[in-house]
Amino acid sequence: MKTSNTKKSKINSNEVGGVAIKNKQLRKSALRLIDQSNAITITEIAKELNISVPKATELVSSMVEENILKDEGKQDSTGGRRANAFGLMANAGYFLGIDIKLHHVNFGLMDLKKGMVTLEEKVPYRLMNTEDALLELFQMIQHFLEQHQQYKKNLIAIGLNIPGRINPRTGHNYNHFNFREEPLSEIIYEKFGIPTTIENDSKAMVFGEFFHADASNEKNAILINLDYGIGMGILIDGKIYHGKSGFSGELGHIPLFDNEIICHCGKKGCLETEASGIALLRKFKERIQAGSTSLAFDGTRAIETITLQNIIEAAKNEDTLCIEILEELGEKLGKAIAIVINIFNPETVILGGTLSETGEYLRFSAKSTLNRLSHSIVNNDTTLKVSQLGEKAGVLGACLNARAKYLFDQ
Amino acid sequence: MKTSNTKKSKINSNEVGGVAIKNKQLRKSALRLIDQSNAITITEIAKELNISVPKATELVSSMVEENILKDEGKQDSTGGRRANAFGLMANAGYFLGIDIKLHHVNFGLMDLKKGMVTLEEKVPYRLMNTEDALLELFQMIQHFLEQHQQYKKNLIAIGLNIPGRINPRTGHNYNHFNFREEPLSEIIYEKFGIPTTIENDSKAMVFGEFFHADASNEKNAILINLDYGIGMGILIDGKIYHGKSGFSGELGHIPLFDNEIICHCGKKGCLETEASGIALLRKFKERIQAGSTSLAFDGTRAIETITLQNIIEAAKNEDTLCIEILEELGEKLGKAIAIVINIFNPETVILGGTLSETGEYLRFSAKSTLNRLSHSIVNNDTTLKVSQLGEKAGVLGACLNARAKYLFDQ
DNA sequence: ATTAGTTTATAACAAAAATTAAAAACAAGC
DNA sequence: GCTTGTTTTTAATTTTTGTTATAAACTAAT
Repeated sequence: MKTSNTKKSKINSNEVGGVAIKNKQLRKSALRLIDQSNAITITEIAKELNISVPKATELVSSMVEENILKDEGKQDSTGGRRANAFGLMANAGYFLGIDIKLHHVNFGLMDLKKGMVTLEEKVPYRLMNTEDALLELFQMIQHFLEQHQQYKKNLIAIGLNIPGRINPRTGHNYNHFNFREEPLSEIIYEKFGIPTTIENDSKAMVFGEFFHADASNEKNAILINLDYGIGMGILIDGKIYHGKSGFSGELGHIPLFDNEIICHCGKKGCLETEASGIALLRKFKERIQAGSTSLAFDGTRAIETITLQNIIEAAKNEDTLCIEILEELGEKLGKAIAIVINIFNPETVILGGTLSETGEYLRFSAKSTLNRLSHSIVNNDTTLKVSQLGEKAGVLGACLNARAKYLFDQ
Repeated sequence: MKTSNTKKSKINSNEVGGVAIKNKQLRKSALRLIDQSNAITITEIAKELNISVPKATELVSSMVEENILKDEGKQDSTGGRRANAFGLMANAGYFLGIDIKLHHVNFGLMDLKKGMVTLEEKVPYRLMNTEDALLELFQMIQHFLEQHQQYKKNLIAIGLNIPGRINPRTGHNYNHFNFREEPLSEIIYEKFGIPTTIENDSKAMVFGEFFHADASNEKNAILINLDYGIGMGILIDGKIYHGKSGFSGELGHIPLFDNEIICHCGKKGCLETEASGIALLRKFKERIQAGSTSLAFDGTRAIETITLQNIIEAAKNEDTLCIEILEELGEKLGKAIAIVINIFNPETVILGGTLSETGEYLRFSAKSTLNRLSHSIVNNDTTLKVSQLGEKAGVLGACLNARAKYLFDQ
């Protein structure tokens, strides 16, 4: 009689009790600490988390038993007995990142230690707001999961990037797959049984760029996503900034020019009308029609079929016309970056997205505009970089997003 | 022997022990909760803070004994026994806010419940980067403190606003009073023995606007400080955003116009060259010289002596010229606001500072530009308001800043 | 090599907090 | 007005955590 009572209360306390909640939070805090420092001692955890050493010991021991943590052996001595350091167990869990672009999808599988297990890039797909497109996406995910069955039972979460406005808190997205009542994250969870978090593509990219392997400690940073459109991901205090309803970072549609070009948003003078991939294609056509020549256009096919990728390739092969129009684009972009820097005073601005593959052409011209338009003391405080990850930033961001939400978030 | 040992350990644990630290943190968290909800029950505190009811009871009781909290009596019943509600004790502590402008200083004294005890506005002062100006400031503070002796022993902290770049973490400021080694906050602390925190004036204003009496719950908001220059205070997640080095919010110097007017920052085309108080004065002169007439200029004195305040007063008296140039300013400002909204997607943008005293003239013209330049879905998501506090926002922000830092911050 | 000084890890104990139980305060229905 | 169902408050008990003491591991100096 007594034992059954005790048992019942124990089960209860394990499930909903106040201490259980606190222990879960402590565990997540500890994991975050361990993640930041690669390997950490029990004493350090105790100090950092304001808990006693025995408590920290218990915390670590239980996670070692569950194969979440790993004893990494003795640390260098600081004068006395050498401490045992503990680090994350890479194979304790995996995260699936799905990066949906307009014409393809990137898949990635990340382990607990941020190592990429697989990266499947540019799987053809056409993003449309239809039930069929959603079903096709399901099939692609299913296929990926089947190909990586050995990781499936340790798959902790899915992170999904999708262009357009999203609300990561509720899991709703508003520009695609919004025909069902349920939020997309819920639909995927029900379909595959794996907790899912969604994020806007540019916003995920900023996460990918700043929290990958080298673990740069930047807290306030900006990523400008240069593709057919222009997006911006804002990192503030190490977190993605969403704004009131997920509309933040609409850099492509700031009114910056006095032109008569109508943007696809319906307004005139948007940054996108002068500095986006679409604008680049338009300018390319104009220059070709005015008599210029380019590696990207040999005259054998219709000029309308030229893609952004064609121009990027040509620029990489030092095609004069493509470099010229890219530099023009960089100049216009520089003005927008000057504004962004004056407003945010970020540590870093990264030029990312497809167009950033052209490397330094963009950065140089943007930087020179920046120097002209912005006070040097503000300007020099921020470093302007070109993305090293390129297209990969999106998938990495998706993985890291899922990882952060289901590993550390309280 | 044993007793002395016990005593020693008790003293130690009260001073530096781990539990003591946790209790301090809990107390601050509780205070933050109580502040947010005006009055709160022990059960609510326990639930919110994830602590047990007896622990919450102990916490509250000790603060009631110390006269920090006050039993506000029974709450309405929720079906059972009525709970006792506890609220802050207004006279438990006071905060001095000092808002330094270029030509005057505003002083304010706030109690624990955010009530203003005194407000001394526009005390003449000339801000300069000299030892003499600093000594004069000391004298003014001394004088204010002497006039409010009855509050002095309960004075918890000083909040000080000063134009220019500051680093509130270290207490350093870079544009004024930077001739001594120590940070300004430290200098004031040593002089008056009261902990001091400093903040940039526009950044403090955003705090004043959004956390005053009505306790609006906005977390992402923008204040545009319209004076001779243009500043911007950014509130993100309820906290003032500073950027990497305190340069954030330099809205006045974003390159937005293709004019040839050289800004005092040395660059051309800054927003300040077209939409600031300085620009307003310039335009006024131009219009007068072109033959316009105005209430603000009766011709008996030199046009150079006209101040911003003169123009504001004339506009309030429905002077056509002043209203016209204000509306022109609003249009230019609208473009900047469109950019800010597209980037931040804030809940609210407030037009504040001296120029906002002209009321709706600015807002209407800014709003119409906004509608023209910005996508309605993004645009309508944000409300554009004119400050109700006006000049007072600065002092209130200074008080609230000190209050937040020394009452709630961990 | 031994010893003193440091630091980490574990064990024993004390303190603190959570849980459970019981009592008190209240509303509403009969 | 009494009873029943709720909710808060206080008290008693148990669990958890922190503190202190001790042991173990290591460095460096004698």
